[in-house]
Amino acid sequence: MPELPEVEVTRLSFVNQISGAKVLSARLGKPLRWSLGCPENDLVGRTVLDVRRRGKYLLLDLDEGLLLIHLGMSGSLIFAQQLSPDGAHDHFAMVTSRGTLRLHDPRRFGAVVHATHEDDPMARKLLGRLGVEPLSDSFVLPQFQARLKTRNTAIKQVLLAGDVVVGVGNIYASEALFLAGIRPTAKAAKLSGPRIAKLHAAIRDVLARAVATGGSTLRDFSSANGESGYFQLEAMVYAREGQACRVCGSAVKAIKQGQRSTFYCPSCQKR
DNA sequence: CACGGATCCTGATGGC
DNA sequence: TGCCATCAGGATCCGT
Repeated sequence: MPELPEVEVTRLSFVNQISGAKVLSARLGKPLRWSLGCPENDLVGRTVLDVRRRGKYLLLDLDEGLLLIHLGMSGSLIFAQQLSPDGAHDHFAMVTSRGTLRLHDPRRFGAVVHATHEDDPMARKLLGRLGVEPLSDSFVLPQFQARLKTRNTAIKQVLLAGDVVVGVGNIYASEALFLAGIRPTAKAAKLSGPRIAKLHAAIRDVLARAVATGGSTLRDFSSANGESGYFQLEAMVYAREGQACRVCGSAVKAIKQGQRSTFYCPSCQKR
């Protein structure tokens, strides 16, 4: 569900409020993909120093240790002074001196994990293989090109895998490939330099615009303020099967790659 | 190391 | 209305 822009918008929506807050209590509901790894009580008394993002993970820096939060497919975070009682799908809640942070996640593919530091085994397992941050200065063309050269699989799948570049999920993968004019099934290793350059720019462009417009195209996305998602960025191809391409008018096609839906324009993305 | 597929879970939607 | 199948924004694990 949340891709990089949604996670980043969530982070921005509560980082300033929660920074400096002291944890008063914490509770876990049903098990998530990974659940804490320490008693809830160990969080009590900690101070939240900052909230960072790595890929689709949020990192809550505490005065001792940190919390890694992933929203999975269906997760969202709310941070507020006054919250209604926890509902059926609220599986983590942390009351602080500045408000309560709550994870709502029906499918429970999300995770809330405590790590003593960023190098501890669990943190390394979750963060260790992540690729480069697409909106950072370290996302540079030569390395991107070199990494793609080693992959004999479809470029869409490589983007989703997240070990080359992080944060591109199923929606933005289709969108970025459309912007770059690249067929999602093209073998990553066979893409020419100029086409990789276009893709590099397209990834940055689509993600940055989504962050700037407050987080996307997502139907039910809402930031941790509870502000609901707006449709400020129109999808060019995602979920538009059979509809006219916004550029050339051809019918948008849908295919499956690794059991995920992919959308593309057969005319604008010939190879 | 790289690849493809199965897998975790719940809710919404569409066909019959 | 009920029942069943399919699909959904993720990413890890396992066998090859």
